[in-house]
Amino acid sequence: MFTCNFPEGLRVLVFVENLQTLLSLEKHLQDFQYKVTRCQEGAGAMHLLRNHMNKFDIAIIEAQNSTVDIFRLISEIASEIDLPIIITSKDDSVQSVINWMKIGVCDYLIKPIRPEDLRFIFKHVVKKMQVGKRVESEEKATAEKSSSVGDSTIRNPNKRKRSMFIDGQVGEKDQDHVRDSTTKKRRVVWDNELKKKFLDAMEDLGPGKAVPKKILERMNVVGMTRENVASHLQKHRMLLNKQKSQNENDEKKRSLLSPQGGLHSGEGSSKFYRGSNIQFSTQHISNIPHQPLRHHHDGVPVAVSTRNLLMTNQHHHQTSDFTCIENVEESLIYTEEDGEVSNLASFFTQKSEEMSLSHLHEPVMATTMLSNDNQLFPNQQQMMNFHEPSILHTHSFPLSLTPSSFLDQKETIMMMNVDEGLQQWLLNEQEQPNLTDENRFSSINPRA
DNA sequence: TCACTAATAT
DNA sequence: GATATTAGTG
Repeated sequence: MFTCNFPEGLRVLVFVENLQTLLSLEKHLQDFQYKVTRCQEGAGAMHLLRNHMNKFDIAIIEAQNSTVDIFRLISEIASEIDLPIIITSKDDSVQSVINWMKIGVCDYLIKPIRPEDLRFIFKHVVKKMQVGKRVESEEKATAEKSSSVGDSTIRNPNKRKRSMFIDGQVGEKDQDHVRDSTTKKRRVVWDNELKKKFLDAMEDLGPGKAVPKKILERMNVVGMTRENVASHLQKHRMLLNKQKSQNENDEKKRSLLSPQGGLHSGEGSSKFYRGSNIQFSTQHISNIPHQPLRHHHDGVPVAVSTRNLLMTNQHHHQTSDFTCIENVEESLIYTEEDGEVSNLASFFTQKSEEMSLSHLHEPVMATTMLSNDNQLFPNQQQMMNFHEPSILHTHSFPLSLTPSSFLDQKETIMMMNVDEGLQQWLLNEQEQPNLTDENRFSSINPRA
């Protein structure tokens, strides 16, 4: 468990607001060969505790600070984190000590802190390990009475004496109950680093061989147990199953549209490639609520999404009422605002390739709309629905472009999340409705 | 008894 | 919801 020259290299997280104090503490800790991570801000410290707990062996945290309520936060996460925490405070009242110990901190140092106070902080780490072991073997670890509280290095500032144990008042029971840190296994936080190691190990081993024990060996992470890996593996499998069933679902729906499988699903969902359209049937865009939309003149509801979507229509057919030019790409970006399709924006470009989509988030979905003469649709109704996303009847839509029908068109619609930047641009754009289409395009083209 | 997994608890 | 723990199985 411990490195050969323990406690050298003890990883200590230190949160102190005052920089000078912080640096001083760091120096003293480093004198003992401890590895210090400084933190000058409460929220940051809490983040590290929550999410990167396994990067530290122990934490020294200032009780009073100007930004966050450390006491409350530690109370909240006490059951989740399993790291010895030492509180530093200038409050030398017994009650304060009791309160902190009750929520499970392992020690309480009264400021000002002397280097000597820091020297043996590793004992909390040792103790935890040993208690953990003991509990594993014999169930009743409660026998240890004095140790749970008694080893707290409380210093009475008046007497300048060390190790005034608080006894009796802080019941051992409380100590052991409130924070079970010494009896529970340290909770592993699967950060990206661990996840990567896990996945790498999985890959190395290959399917069938990737069992907890092997994965654990491959990962080679100190402190990680087979149980930890098994637990994570379970989660990992669940995730895979979820994805799998999702894919199957997609496949089903896709086949509705294109039983021949003429079009395919491209490169999964991680990247957006222009032209590699993922096909979905109408149902796929059914998560676009119909309300509060008015209806298309042919009775087809006009759709809008709760998401911010970008729709790109390609290959407009000339029979469209749309004032579109051959090969012109029409891009429609619309967002929902208080249930109104009020901020629909539209713009045009002569060359679709010029429009960089790289700043957009990865696509949410994409669909291909087929022309009426396509025989894939068993009935006309379905075909009608398929044109659901026609953007009509929205007052922000340029009058010259409405009404129109997409019903005879062959078009491709791609929808993706719109990032904040683009959305902001859109909002601004709408405040300048008199721009010509050309101007609009030049201003939205990120490369222009 | 060990390793694994699914189910259940925290 | 993520991780730990338990219980059942081979």
